[in-house]
Amino acid sequence: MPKRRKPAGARGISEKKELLNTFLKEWGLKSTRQRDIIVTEFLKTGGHITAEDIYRKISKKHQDIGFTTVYRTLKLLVKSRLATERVFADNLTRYEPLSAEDHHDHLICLGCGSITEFENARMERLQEKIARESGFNTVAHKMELYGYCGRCGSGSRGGKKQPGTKKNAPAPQKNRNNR
Amino acid sequence: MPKRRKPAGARGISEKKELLNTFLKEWGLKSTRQRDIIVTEFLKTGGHITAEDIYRKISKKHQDIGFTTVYRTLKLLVKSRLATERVFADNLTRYEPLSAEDHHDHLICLGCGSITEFENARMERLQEKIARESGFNTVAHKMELYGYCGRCGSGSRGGKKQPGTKKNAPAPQKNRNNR
DNA sequence: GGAAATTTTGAAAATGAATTTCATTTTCCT
DNA sequence: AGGAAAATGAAATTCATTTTCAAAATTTCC
Ligand SMILES: [Mn+2]
Ligand SMILES: [Mn+2]
Ligand SMILES: [Zn+2]
Ligand SMILES: [Zn+2]
Repeated sequence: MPKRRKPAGARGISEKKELLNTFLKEWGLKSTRQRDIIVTEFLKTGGHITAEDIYRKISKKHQDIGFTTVYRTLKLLVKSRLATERVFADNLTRYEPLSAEDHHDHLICLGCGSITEFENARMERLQEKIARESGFNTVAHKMELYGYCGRCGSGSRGGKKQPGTKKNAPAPQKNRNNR
Repeated sequence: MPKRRKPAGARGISEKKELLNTFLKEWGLKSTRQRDIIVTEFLKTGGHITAEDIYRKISKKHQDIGFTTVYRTLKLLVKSRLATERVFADNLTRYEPLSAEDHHDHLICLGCGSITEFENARMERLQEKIARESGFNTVAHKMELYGYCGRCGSGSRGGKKQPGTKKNAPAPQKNRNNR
């Protein structure tokens, strides 16, 4: 049986923490208890998670760690290339662990909010081609597909609103406050 | 010479204003001087423009029209399907006129900020295929290519920062406040 | 035309995520 | 240990967006 090479993104948590420490030293930054706790939790949790999410998780065991530090540590991870920021349609900044060579795009379920990742070389090539034909040199792209996952079905709930008559006005369309 | 059919998105401003009036009547809403001015300016300007932009343009001639009304009128245009909201990487909400059948994606220049549109049937099909293979039913997607346009070149300015020594620390990396 | 009903308007306030400030604490180096 | 630099956390700030509310405008109905 041939040895299967680990996918690029699968390096262990301790290796990533090592990389972070290297980064810190290189920039004259300091290792702290808080950073260690936050980074560990972040890498362990994985996924696409907000600073707030991580903060809440950590708060349970460590009431002394503030949101600001979580926020700053996530930014630090981005600078050190161990995480990326993602902003999907809900306009919240999410973070996900990242390995150097890793690239993928996302499918987002409008029903349950689940996020599925995909990679498609053909699409990447097509993007490059399109850009080239418009005289652009791309350095990044954003590709997100929104819809309903298998479990959530076709999303037929919440059909189009109908206009009302004068005496029977349409329900006031209140915006759910979801920033 | 064969008569060239107008592209779908090219219907005239007055036709669009007609559609809006129909929409207003249908929902028991009212026509106002402000709405007319705002919609006219918006349709005339076109492009990918923020509420603030439109407001500033209009203010010059009509100091009595408030930002709130511009904001609400643009939302109204979205509801009536005469405009769409777009949020690119700078996290500002932009509006663009839209015709029913119209769909396109965007190339955004990181140098000059120019926005180029493109349409690519192959990409649309590929997106559907990818979603299907993950069991998703897509209802929308976001596809943006970021890079440098022909005029702005390869974007070689602002290379990666180098770490500094202890006594010669790296310049404090202040975030430009570009929300 | 004119009153009543309903919607619209604009200023100001509220919202909320993201970011900065600042006084204090911690880490790192010798 | 001692001193310099960085990190921390609470609070304040920022800033686009959205809501509130009292006054004004539009539409409907007589
Ligand atoms: Mn991901
Ligand atoms: Mn466009
Ligand atoms: Zn789902
Ligand atoms: Zn450019």
